[in-house]
Amino acid sequence: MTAISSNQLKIRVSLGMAKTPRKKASKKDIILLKASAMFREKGFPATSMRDLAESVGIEAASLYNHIRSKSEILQEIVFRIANDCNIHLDSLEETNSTSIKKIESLIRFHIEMMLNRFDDYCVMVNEWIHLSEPYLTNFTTQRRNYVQRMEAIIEKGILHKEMKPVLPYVVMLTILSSVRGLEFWHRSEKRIPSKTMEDHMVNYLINGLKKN
Amino acid sequence: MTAISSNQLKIRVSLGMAKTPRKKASKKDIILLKASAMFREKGFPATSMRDLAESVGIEAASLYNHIRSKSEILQEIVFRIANDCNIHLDSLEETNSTSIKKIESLIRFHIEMMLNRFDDYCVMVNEWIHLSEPYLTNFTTQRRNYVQRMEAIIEKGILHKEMKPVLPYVVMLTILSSVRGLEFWHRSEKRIPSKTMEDHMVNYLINGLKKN
DNA sequence: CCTACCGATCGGTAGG
DNA sequence: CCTACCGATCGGTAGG
Repeated sequence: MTAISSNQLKIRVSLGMAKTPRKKASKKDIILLKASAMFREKGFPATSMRDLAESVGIEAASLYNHIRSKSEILQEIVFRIANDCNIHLDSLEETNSTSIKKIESLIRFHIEMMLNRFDDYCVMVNEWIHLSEPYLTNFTTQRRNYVQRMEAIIEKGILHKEMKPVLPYVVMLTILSSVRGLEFWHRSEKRIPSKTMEDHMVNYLINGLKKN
Repeated sequence: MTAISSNQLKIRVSLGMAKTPRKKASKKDIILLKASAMFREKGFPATSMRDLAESVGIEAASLYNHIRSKSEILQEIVFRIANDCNIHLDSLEETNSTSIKKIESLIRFHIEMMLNRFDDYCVMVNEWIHLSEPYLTNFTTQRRNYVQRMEAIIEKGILHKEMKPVLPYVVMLTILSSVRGLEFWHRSEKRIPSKTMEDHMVNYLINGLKKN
């Protein structure tokens, strides 16, 4: 591959959605990218700064010219993607559409976040426990807010008789857990195409809600 | 909800307890119990033997009179509960019942394992990655076998027109992931009773499968 | 089950 | 971005 295309790829992968597409990946971006992959694979506590440095191609001490601490890396990974989820939910809430279509759209969004930004998404859902204060409290507060907004959409769908009366909390939990479970599929040999996975999972989760 | 689930329940209860109920908890049992709780809460790599020793009430060095290594503790926790799941599936496969009832029964079994043996179940699903060889390979092989047997039951239900044609792999993944997601509920303030959680989750997951 | 201690490795800093 | 190095902590052992 050419130098140009690999640059573009780095940006797209590291930022997920390139806010500033012209700027190429900085060393810090590379560190975050490698860290995300290693944190997902081995977990945050089991990843040493020396492991990370080796995968970046520099000495461990040199990492500290780009980041302040190991914790800071985790914070940046987690809050960057959490923020993108929040922003998406903001815009979803503003759309005019039935509750069931909103939920389907939300399921698809999460599946695609999981698949397109696999390492970051996995780190967010698996490693947030290792955040230090005040980031830990900040994250759990954000998450509580997020799931309550999801539940509100489901609640409305039940009130409007669009959906079966399953506890909104259970529906939210089942949806988010199922998306998280795609990690298992992503790790194993993927005999099933991602679009097929997405459609079948959406079908299954929406079938359980639909009235007929 | 159905009569068959209470049959399977009996199996689970006897497995959840010690094989020799008269023998009281040994020091090793206490160590495994405390380790399971700490591994779930902080993860295996972030739990030190000194942390564990303190929670048991002895010095770190004394742990080694009862266990051989930190890894061995993880192995015992993981394989003990994995084995109970395998045994349950053996007996479930032998029952005469529709596929959909088998799946409902399996969902209930997993939910109850998760809730009744919370720490062990969470350690199995979250910390198995930290097993060392050959235990790691052993575990992934067992798990591959287990999920294939689950998929076979679902496959049969689809062939017999009991269930909608959702990919068995996706159904299996969604079910197991949803059960795992109950960790989130268990950790937070449980405003919803566990029986209600179970029934609603079973309803949601079975509704998505049922033909009508 | 304890005290005392081992070598290895951790996250991180100093100084260039 | 490197070499050199810090104090702290890790899993585990020796010996009683």
